[in-house]
Amino acid sequence: MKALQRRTGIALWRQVADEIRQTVIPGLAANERLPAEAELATRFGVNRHTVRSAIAALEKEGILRAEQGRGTFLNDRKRLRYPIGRRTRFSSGLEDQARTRSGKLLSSETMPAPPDVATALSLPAGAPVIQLSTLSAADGVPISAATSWFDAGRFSEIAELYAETGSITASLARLGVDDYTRKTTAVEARHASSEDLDRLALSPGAIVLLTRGIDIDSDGRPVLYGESRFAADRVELLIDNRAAENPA
Amino acid sequence: MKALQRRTGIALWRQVADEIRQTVIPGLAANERLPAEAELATRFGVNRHTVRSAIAALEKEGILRAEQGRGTFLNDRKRLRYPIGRRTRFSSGLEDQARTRSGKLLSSETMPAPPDVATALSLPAGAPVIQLSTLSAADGVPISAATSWFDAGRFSEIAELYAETGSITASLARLGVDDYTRKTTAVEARHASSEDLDRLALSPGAIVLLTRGIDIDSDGRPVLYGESRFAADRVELLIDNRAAENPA
DNA sequence: GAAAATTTGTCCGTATGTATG
DNA sequence: ACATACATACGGACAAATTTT
Repeated sequence: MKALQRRTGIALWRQVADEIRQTVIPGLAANERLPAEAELATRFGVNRHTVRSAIAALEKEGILRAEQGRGTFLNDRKRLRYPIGRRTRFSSGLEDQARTRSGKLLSSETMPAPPDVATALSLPAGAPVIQLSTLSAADGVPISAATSWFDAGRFSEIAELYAETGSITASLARLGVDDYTRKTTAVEARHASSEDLDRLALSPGAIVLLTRGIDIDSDGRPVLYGESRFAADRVELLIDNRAAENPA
Repeated sequence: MKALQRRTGIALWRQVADEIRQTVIPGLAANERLPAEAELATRFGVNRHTVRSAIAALEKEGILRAEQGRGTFLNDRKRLRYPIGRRTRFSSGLEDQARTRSGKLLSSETMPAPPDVATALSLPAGAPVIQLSTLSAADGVPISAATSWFDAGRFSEIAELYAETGSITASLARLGVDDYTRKTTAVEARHASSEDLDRLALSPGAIVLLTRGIDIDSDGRPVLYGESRFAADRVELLIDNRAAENPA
C-alpha cells in the first residue's frame, strides 16, 4: 500500500473515501460491517478524524451507514450494466435492472454541422444539423446526458418527436427508420465538468464515462452521431465482442 | 456555467484545472494561446491566484506551457487510440501510434481461483490458477496495468514465458495456443487507487479505465481472464461494433 | 525607438478548510 | 471539544517580459 499524498488538491479524507470504495468495499457482502474506524486509520496511515470525514461523505452518498455502538455497514446498491453493441439503445437492455426508464429533452438547436459531426454523418461541412441534448434516467436516478446530431434535412421533426416519446428509437421509427445499428463506439473517461455535475447530480471530482458513436440505418447511411456522458459510479459498460473485428 | 463548489474535498484550483481541460482546451489548436489568467478567473468566478495554481498543475503534467509576458500555450499531445475487439492485443493496434511498446512482469503467483475467476475460466471453484501482474508501456510511458489469470494446469509456464517475451500473445503461442479471441469486455471508470498512482505514475484524483475480459481459443475454451487498468488521460478505447450483437 | 498596454511572475497579508493529537 | 500546523483561497500591489501603439 502506497502512502496517500498531500498537497495535490484532493483532500486526504476524499482520497481515503475513494480507497474505501475500491479496496475495502469490494471485499464485503451487502450489509456487512466495515473494519473499525481506528483500524482503517492505521491501515491508511491517517488520523481517525480523517477516516470519519471519509465515512461521513460515503454515508451522504448512500453507500454506507454508521450506527452508534455497532459499527459502519455497507448498503446494498449495484451498478447498472449498460450493454454496448450493434443494438445499443437506452430503453432496451435495462428493462430487467430498473423499473422505470425515462428520457427528457433538455434542449434542441439547428446549427451548421461542426467538422467532426459533418464527417461522422457524411455531410458536407456546415450542412444544417439538429442538435439534441437529452437526459436519461433509470428509476428516477440520472444515468446519462447525451448530445446527438441529426441531418436537419432528413429528420427535421426529431426534436418534437423526442419530446413527445422520450425515446430516440421511437422517434426515428416515426420518421421511417425502422431499424438502426451502431457502427463504432469510442469510450473515454474524464472528470465531470460543472455541467455534468449539474445534469447528472454528481459531486465535484466525480467521473463520467464518455462514449461517442455513429448509428447507421439498414442501408448503411449514418442516422445520428452522439456523445453520451454516463455517471461512472452508476453504470458499467458491457461490450459484446462475439463477432466484432478490429479495424485495420 | 454552474458555479464551482467549495468544501467538497476537491480544491478549487483542481476543479478549475479540470474545467480548463474540458471546456477551454478542446476549442484550441496545438500551440494556440489560452485566454489570459485574469479572463479565466472572471469566467470561473475565482481569484487569479487560483487559476494560476490550476495552470501550474497542468504545466507540470506537460499539457500547458506559460511564458512570461506572452501568455500560456497549449502543448501538442494526443491520446492513444486503443482498439477493443475480437483481436484485442496490446502489442498490435498501437504500432502506428508509438515507436516502442513494452510489457513488464511485475509479479506472478499460483493460487486457488477466486469465485469470479473460476466462473470466467469455467474451472471448478478453488482450482489452481496463475495470476500475472503486468505493466504495459508505449514510448516509455506507462499505459496500462493488467492482472491476468490462467488455468495453472494448462499454462504452468506462462509467467516465465511472459517475463522472457513481454507479450501474452507470444507466450500463449509457445504453449500451443496459436490464436485466441475476446469474448466479452466490460468497461468501468474509477478514481485511481494508490496502487494505480504508483504503477501508472499518476497524480491523485486521476482516472483509470478498467476493462475486464475473457479470451477464448479457437475451440471456444477460456484461455485467460484479465483486468486492465488504463491511465484515462493517455488513452481512449475504440470499440468496433460492426458485427457485434447485444447479449439477450 | 519610446511609451502604453498586456500578460505572467512574485510578495505581502488575512480568512477558512484540512489534518493531527 | 480543544489546540496546533499546514494547505487553500482571496485581495491587492508591483515587478518582469513581451507585444502593440
